Amino acid sequence: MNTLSTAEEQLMQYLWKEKQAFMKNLIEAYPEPKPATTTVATLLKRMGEKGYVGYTQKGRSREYFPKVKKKDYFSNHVQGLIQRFFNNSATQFASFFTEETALTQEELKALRSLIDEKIESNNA
Amino acid sequence: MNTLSTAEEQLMQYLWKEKQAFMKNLIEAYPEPKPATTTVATLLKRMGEKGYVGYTQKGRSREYFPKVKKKDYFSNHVQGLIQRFFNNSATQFASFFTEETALTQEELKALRSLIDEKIESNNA
DNA sequence: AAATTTATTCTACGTTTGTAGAAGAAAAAG
DNA sequence: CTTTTTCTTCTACAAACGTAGAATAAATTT
Repeated sequence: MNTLSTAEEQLMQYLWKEKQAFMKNLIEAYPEPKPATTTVATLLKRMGEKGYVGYTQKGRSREYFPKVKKKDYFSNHVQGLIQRFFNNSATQFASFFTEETALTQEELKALRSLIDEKIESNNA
Repeated sequence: MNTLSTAEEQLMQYLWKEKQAFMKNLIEAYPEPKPATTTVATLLKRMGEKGYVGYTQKGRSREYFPKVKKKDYFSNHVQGLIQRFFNNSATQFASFFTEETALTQEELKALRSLIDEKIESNNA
């Protein structure tokens, strides 16, 4: 499956948030200056061809919906990043992330709990 | 600063690894089928215009080098990702990452140690 | 010295992306 | 019912990308 371009991904975010939406809703989701309807239509069509968007005909217009889960799409993204930058080592990435991202003490602790849980659940 | 395209980033990875390299070295770095010299030259030129690559004239040819640290480039990438997908919450991202990435028990533990260190060093 | 290889610059060309106008059809408003 | 709004399809077009041939100049090999 092909990748989404920037503009396409942007639109996809709205779709993911709304779950399903009519052209009208999508346009509303954009901040000013809003794109022309035709612009969004073109994007939707291309995204459809790429397999990311589907729709159900509702009367004269369509209700669009995402055909790919945000989670999955995102996972691939990160996965690719890790592959390209860390020779596929998630650990190396995590390490880098912990080092470089400005997490507060609170956040770090929250993250540690999470990891603890994860370790626990694996042991279970 | 403009973003690097896929092909450009690929080339950039070689530059980051080599620290500095002649055309020849870059071509060598590519797996078969290797791109035409002119292709690489074009990429380098574009990357130069975008501010990512510099070079020092060495005799008849050039020694190219990265003008942006891999670390920084990567940070921006992740930062952007977190912004777009997690409404800018690094914690949410970290959580997702821990959940979704298949880290082994070992890796999880290593990561926890890292976080512990980080928490410690912050306290220090 | 002649032939070959190497690096650089220019030019080029098909594809993808970002944007949107023209046209038409259907729905909503007056 | 006429006007206006909405959505879709077609067409378009400039910028960005991926790739590379032609031409040229310098370096290396024979």
